[in-house]
Parts: sequence; structure tokens; C-alpha cells
Amino acid sequence: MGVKERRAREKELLRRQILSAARELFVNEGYENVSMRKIAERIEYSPTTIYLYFKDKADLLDSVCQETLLSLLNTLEELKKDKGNPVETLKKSGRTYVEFGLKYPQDYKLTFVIRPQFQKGLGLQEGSIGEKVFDYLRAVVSECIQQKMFRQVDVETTGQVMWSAVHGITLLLIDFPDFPWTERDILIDTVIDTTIKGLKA
Amino acid sequence: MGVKERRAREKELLRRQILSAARELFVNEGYENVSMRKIAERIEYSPTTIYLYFKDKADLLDSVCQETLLSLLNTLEELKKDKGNPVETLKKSGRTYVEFGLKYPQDYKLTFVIRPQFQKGLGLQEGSIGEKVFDYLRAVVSECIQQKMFRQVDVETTGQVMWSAVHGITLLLIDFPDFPWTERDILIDTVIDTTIKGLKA
DNA sequence: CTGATATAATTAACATTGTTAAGTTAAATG
DNA sequence: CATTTAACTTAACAATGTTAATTATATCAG
Repeated sequence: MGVKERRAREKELLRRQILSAARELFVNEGYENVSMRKIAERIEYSPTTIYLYFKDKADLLDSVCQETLLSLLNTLEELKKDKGNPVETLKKSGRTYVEFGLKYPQDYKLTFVIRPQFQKGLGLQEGSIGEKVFDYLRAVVSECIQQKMFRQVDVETTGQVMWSAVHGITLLLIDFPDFPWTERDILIDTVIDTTIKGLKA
Repeated sequence: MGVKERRAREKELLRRQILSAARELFVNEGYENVSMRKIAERIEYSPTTIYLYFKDKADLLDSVCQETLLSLLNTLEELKKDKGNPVETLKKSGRTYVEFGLKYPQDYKLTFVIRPQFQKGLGLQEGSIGEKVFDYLRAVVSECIQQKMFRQVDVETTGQVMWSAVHGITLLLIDFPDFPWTERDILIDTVIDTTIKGLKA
């Protein structure tokens, strides 16, 4: 009775093809400028086939963003392996986060700006990957606090401050590439160092 | 020969009508969900009339954002009047900036996120209002540095760090309203205070 | 007042969009 | 082989931004 499974596998394959075509187009041309027909053309199927695999365009975007979040999560969790000074880990996490955003600027915007706009009331639901990303941050921050390296004791607020800092600089650098920024790496470091210094005991 | 002037005045009037209808719709329904026809209907003109006053939809957006920036600039410049501790002024400016963004969230996103996406290579051009807003920030930061209240001496980097902080928290609060944020006012204060503390000597 | 001219606004149309409903092909099952 | 089921496509709809062609309106010269 392996026929059901084969069909399921084939379905999954096409799903992934659609997803990867969508990602590529979204990233290169921008969500708004990508039509369902363009995606369909790319995978050599009729436009409506996509609707057999995804509810609508926003759902497609959502799935693409899930992948992005997973990729970000994996990138971050790599860092937790080298157990050292937790504050150093936090710094490194910040840098990695920003670098991730700048390496895949369109993916980042898709995930953290465009998607919230199209998926109303999306709030880090239970067990979601987005939640796991924030859990990672929480864990690192928590260690810093436990070792009494931070003035503040509130893990939540501290984590949110940290997120806010890296999110801010990432988006500004993406959205205003022609602004007269000071040297990029120094600026990013300064943002992170300043925030952490401000948090320190 | 006042006929020319009257015509010009009438034209300007209609221009403003279009602009204010567009702003209202953009803000309430979101840029993407507003059609030129909807704007036209609102002002009781045919859709194509708009094109006699604005190059295209992006140009309309651009003009709306100019107004937003002007409003932000005016709001900020109010603060500079009470000459006190420059660090306090900076703090207050930060709070005001974030409050402005949260009071008009759609305007803020339009200006600082959507517009850069539709107007490529837009980089704070000479004499623009956007530049004036950053000039304001530069001036406040500059005073802090002159009075040796900050560790760092680079006005540009320091200003950019500050901007990054307020931009980050503003956008996160707008885009993820359902995220389990800690108490909003405290969070905003913590972001600003942390950043400034990190900058202090 | 009449006719010409310039300006303002409209109508009609085009190509493209996301999406639905109906129809068709192909494969698996009895 | 016949039938059911799944996968996919064709055709269509209403709505979009925008252009070109056309009409209405007001201003000016005689």
C-alpha cells in the first residue's frame, strides 16, 4: 500500500517547488511585484494549481517566512554551543541577527515587516518558530541576569530591549541604503555594545 | 491679471483635497488596499484627474509622507525650546518620536517602511524634510557630546544609534501588537534609558 | 457677443492582478 | 473494463494602475 505514500511524497515535492520558486521571486522582485502567474510559470504549472497547495498568496508568504525563521533559529542556535561568557554570547547573537538580516534583506523584510502587514493578529503563537527564536533570546538573556551581569532583573523587558535594538539597526540599514551611515560594521557594533553597556550592572 | 493666480489657487486647493483624501485612506485602509478609484470617489472626481496633480500612486504616497515628516519635525522642535539638560532633551525627544509613531502608526510605517520600498534610492536628499529631522537629532546629540556627557565623540554614530533604538521599538510595537510585550510605557522608557546610559561617559 | 485657444476633467480602454467555479485529464481501485 | 478519486487546467470575474483620446469649460482676442 505504498501508493498513498508515494503520492503524498510527490505532493510534498511540488509544494516545496512552489515554495522555493515563490521565495526566489519574492526576494528578487519584492512580494508586491510577484504575481501568482509568475510563480506558476516558473514551476511550469497553471496558476490555479498553487491554490491546491496554499490557501492564498498571503499563506504562501507565510510559509516562506516560516522557513526564514527556521533558518535564523538554526543560525543562532549554533552560537549557544560555545559556552563562554553569556554577555559575549548575547553580543555575538546580536551581531549574527543583524548579519542575517543584511545577508537576506528581502527575506528579513518579508518576515518582520511585510508579513505582519498581511497577516493581522499574528502574535507568536504557541510552539511557532518565531516563538522559538524569542525563546533563544530569552535563554541567553536569562543567563546574563542569573550571573548578575545586568542591572535589570526582568528577562522579558531586557530581551525586548535587545530585540528592539537589533531590529532597528537592521531595518534602517536595509531601508535607507543611501543614508550617510558611518562605517557599517562599527555602527552595528556600537548599537549592540551601547545597548549591552546600558543593561550592565 | 489676478486670473492666473486664482486658477493656481484653485489647483492648489484640489491638490490638497486629493492629498488629504489619500492620507485618510492610506492611514485607515493601508497603502496597498487603497485604489486610485477610491481616492477619486472620495473627492468626487474621475480617477484620472489625480494624474493631473501627481505623477502616480507612489508620488502621492511620497507627498503624504512629506507632510508626515513635517509634522514630526514640528513636534520635535517644540521640545528644543525648554533649554535644560541636553541629555534630558534627548530622552524626551526619543519618547516623543516613539509616541508620534504609535499615535499615527500607519503614517509612520508609510513614511519609514513603505515609502523606501516604493521609492528606490531615496537618501535624505539635500534640504529635504527628512534631512531636517535628522539635523534636529544631530543638534541635540551634539550638545550632549559638547558637554562631555557621552563617552563617544562621534556625533553621527551616536545619532544613528539613537535613531536605531527608537525606530526599532516603534516598529516592533506597531507590527506585533499581539506579542507579549511588557508594560508599554516602561518598555519604551527602558529602551531609551538603556541606550542613553550606554552612551554616557 | 462670437469664435479661437488653452486648460481641466472625463470616458474608454489596456494589460495585469488575485481568486473562484466549472471542466478535464489521468491514475488508482473494484 | 468501468468507476471513483485526485490532480490539474481553462475560462471567467471583478478590481487594479495607468495611458491615450475625447469632451467640456473657462479665458481671451476681435
